Amino acid sequence: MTVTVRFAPSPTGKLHVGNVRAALWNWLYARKAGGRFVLRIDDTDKERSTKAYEDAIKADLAWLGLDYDETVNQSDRFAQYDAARDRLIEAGLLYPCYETAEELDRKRKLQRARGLPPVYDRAALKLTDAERQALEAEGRKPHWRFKLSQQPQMWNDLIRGETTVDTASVSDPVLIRGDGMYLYTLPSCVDDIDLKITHVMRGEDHVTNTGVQIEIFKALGGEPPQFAHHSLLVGADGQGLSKRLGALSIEAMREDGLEPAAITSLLAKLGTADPVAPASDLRRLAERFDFDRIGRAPARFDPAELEALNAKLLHETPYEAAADRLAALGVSKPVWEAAQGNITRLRDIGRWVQVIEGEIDPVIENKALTDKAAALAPDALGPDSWATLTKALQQETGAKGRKLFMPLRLALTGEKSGPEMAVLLPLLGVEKVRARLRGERA
RNA sequence: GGGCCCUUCGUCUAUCGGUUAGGACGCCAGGUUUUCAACCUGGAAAGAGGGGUUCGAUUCCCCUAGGGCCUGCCA
Repeated sequence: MTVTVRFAPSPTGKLHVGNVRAALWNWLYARKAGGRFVLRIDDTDKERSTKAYEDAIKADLAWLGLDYDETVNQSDRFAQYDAARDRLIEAGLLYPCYETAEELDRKRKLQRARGLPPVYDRAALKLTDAERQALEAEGRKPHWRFKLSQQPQMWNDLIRGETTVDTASVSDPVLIRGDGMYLYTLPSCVDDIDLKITHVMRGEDHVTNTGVQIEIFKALGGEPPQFAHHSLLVGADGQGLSKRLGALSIEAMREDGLEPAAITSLLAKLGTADPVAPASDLRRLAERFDFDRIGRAPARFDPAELEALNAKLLHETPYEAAADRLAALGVSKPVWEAAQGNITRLRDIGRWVQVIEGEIDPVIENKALTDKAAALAPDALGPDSWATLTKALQQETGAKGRKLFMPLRLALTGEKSGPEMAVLLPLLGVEKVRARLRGERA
């Protein structure tokens, strides 16, 4: 059977590091197994779902390089959900309830106060036909709950190992709201069956759902897929990520100038036994994907680590690999190779284009020294010119070490740090070199 | 409140009862080069606490502490 996995975001918000890690791992596994990666848009909630978010999610996935073999929208599949609903009602596994949200809330609070688990008491199951008719006559619209077996459900989780959820400690899940809207649970199962999903890999926040959904799969006559629940990411401080997801959106990272490969490199390996390393090729990452190397403890996501990885990735990017983007930024191959080791984000290279090919205001720290250097600068600059110049300058002035080099670097580049001066000097050309050493804008 | 999961260098982790507790990132030092960055090499750095079990526990069990998740007519 072809390995088929899915990523199922609901288009009610932007993609963030958390969902992308799940998307990426699913993608990596599909590619490794030669299987299929399905994008399922969970847009049953017409109120909160928007096309704009759906488009943004697709754009983010494309930017990250996560291509999918098929995409479906749940909003196109209500007929299938209706059919499943009817079958469950037929089987006596889906029953109408008439409590209002407030009533349920009150019940839960009461149970909690008594130290009892806030599990639905199945009062609606005891309703007689007459009582139901009376409630409907009042204008109440039922919501529908799935009747759980109240038995332990077990599965061999590909990440967590043997896992059990006792559905006796879970409320019968509401599958259909009072307004007729399908909640996540049933459509997800119906789609997993119809799309022949073989592996469901998702965050451990779904562990309880899995116990419930296994029962629904069976009730619908489907074979439950294999499950793998990974731990969730936490912030650099070890606290839950959920509060600051805005800043951790993929869109924000793109706007911040981070490389998609830096994001995928980090997310693919964070929380696994493999070292985090720059990986420009997702396929190579896929070859190494392995459930056995995924840890069970929550992993910390640190933006500083992502930034460092972004820099490292850029440092080893050959000009050809980014030729189009670099050309658009007006970066020539010699400039890239001279300065790529000194940038954190791609756009940082702009400063070096300016330094090498444009005009800057020199920073004069030791005028006597730089004036002398201007006089000593040879007419033709080659690879050895820097060594020749600095040696001559040392002999004339006695300056050495930092006192010798830093004034020259500041005058020639306007920066305290940067590429090797021996490389930079010939790229600058003799006119710029002499002018800047004299303190003139050039 | 209840349930499930987790806890090894600063961080991500390896170790399937006996190891000098290994690797990667970061950090520090040296080198490249009489400057900074980049790069190369090296170094420091860890079993949450307390009880057991055992000849022997990082490893198995229990308790405590800390963290994550669930406990929705959200997904």
